[in-house]
Amino acid sequence: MVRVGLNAERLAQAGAELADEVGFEQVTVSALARRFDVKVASLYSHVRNSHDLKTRIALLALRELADRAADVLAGRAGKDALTALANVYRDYAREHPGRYAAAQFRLDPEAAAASDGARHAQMTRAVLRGYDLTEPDQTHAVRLLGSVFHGYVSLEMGGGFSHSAPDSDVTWTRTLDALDALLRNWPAPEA
Amino acid sequence: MVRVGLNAERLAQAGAELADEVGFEQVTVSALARRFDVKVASLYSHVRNSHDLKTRIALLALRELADRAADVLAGRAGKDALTALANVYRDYAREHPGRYAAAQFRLDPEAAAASDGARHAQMTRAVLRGYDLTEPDQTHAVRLLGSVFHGYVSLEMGGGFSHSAPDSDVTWTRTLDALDALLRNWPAPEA
DNA sequence: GCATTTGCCTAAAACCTTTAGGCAAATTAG
DNA sequence: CTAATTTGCCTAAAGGTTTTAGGCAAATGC
Repeated sequence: MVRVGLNAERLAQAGAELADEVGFEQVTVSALARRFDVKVASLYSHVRNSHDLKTRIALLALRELADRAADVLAGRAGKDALTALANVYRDYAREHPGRYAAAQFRLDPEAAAASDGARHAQMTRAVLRGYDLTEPDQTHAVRLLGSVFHGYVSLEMGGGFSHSAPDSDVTWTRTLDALDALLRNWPAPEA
Repeated sequence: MVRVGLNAERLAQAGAELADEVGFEQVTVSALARRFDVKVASLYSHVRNSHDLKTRIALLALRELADRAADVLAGRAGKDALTALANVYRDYAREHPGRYAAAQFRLDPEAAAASDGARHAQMTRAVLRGYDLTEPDQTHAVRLLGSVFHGYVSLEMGGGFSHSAPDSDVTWTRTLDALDALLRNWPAPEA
């Protein structure tokens, strides 16, 4: 009975790796126990249940994403910052599809509050400092950017844009052009 | 042994209702069997397996969504059509959260080919006829609209926009204003 | 060195998935 | 209108996941 040295953090880390390999949906307490060559029940000393495990993986992914975003935003502004932030999401999803799916996991209010969700909003807001938007338009724009980033990446990952021309990379570039143009020329509310 | 009269279509229909009640994730062959007061194994004469059941629910949701879209687009053009189409997705997600989640289910290539996915793209393209876009910009715009609709609705459903002002309804309106403005003034590629 | 805490274990119940094989109801054919 | 066939739901059973309870041994602390 050699101890493997499990703890919640290592489980979340390993769960994230497992998610990238087999998909977040397939991450299971059993599968994780197998990976550590340990009996299933042993994991329940470290995570409350399956939902708790998934929540921890989601929090890990959100933190990693926020860290990457903070990294690339340093020293950038305007369209440069917009593009960098957008690519953080897209690249992360490509490198870590399971983790990206985890980041979409519906968190209950307390987990959401303890998550890096607010950091993400804050960083999008930082990008918008490069554009001339007044509150509450800035909030609208934060939500729009979040929608486009998330929507585009998840449709692209789902294969929505494969098998049709033009290449998705081109659309991505043009989408960022379009968003930049839109933010520079944000319309007033219509009648 | 009275026969209930099961078949794949009725199972998908009941599965869709179940999804709206308990969430698409919780739709299970067992739960569906309970709902028909029938033994679990009986369902396996009608659907191949759990994945097949989910696929059928997804196809049902995609069809319903496409039908609604076709309905509202008749006789509309320009921003009126854009708004109508966008609201089809948002309203459907609110009325049928489980079905909407089902519509996001990752379909394997053959199921995708047999789905109403192409109809959706076609209808977005129809909306864009009200704007002056040349191919391939039209394709870029189709993808952008899909991203915004899907992204916004899924973030909103996930509670991303609750608990912060302004109200999500306002942002939605302003988002459609913004998209309309963007489509009327679609930018050329940047250097 | 001894006591306590901690970590992993065995055991077991509950539920979901899926396959195999059977009988009875519904349908079709003569 | 029977008889043959097909179809629909059943029982049985194996295998996997989740979760709780209780136990022993390793690590830690005094």
